[in-house]
Amino acid sequence: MVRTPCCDTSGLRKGTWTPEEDRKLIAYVTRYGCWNWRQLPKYAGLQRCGKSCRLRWLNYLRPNVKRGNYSMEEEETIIRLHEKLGNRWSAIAAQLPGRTDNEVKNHWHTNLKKHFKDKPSEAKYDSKKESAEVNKRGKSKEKEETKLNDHNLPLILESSPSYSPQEPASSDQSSSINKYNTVKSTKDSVTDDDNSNKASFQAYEVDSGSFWSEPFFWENSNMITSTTLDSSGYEFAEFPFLNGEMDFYDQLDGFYF
DNA sequence: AAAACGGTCAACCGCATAACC
DNA sequence: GGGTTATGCGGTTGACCGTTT
Repeated sequence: MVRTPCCDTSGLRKGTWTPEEDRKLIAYVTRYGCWNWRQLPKYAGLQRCGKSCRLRWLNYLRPNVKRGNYSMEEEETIIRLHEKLGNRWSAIAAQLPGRTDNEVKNHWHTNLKKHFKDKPSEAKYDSKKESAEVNKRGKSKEKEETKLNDHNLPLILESSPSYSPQEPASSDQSSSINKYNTVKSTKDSVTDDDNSNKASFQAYEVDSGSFWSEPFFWENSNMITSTTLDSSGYEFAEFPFLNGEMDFYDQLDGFYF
């Protein structure tokens, strides 16, 4: 089987995401949903491969992604599930609302694994010690979180009253979304989190015909006030909630980041 | 003060598999 | 049924940052 490369290596950016890229991705996904990750960067004006966009969204930008210190309950859950499931991080993360598989995996490797390494035979987890270390770690992390929370991005949450996505649209389009919404995990971990995500994206299934031809310029948009050209020549929408006079991240208030 | 070291975590890569044609 | 495409997952990497020497 010939597999097409996930990235067209010519001209696509790699590495750390810039605030501007985040802004474009958030703006596009909150507006149109993630109907097709491979096509999305083109329409969102991003020089990234779809895979990279998906990862960035799921692990970092998505609403309700919980960041920062793990509670003891969460850590105990990870440990318990890891004993039971092994390295099935997505299944473990599914039991921890707001946590992503990547984050759980990182947390395991950096914080929890050592308890097993250090004390392979005794009670595998010293929660008091871990708690102390978490607190210690929290000091430095707190600073970073404060910074992140200060970003104040007014992400539009599905649950927020002002969130009224008008979705993409052609029949092709909505079929993609339907596919996303109805696809079943083969790895036995269809979770509340999965379902809530699916449910939230179902809200995008509003019929209309012009999405493919006008991917980012929704005529009846009540959110997009104007469009502008970025340096790469892509046109992208400007959102009222992304006030150009403020730092992008300064507008991120009240959202997990 | 600065170089070396170690920990953390965002992001990439390759593979597996579901979905589609 | 077989080829192709899209998505999801887990392993790994490397940049960044704090700590130690």
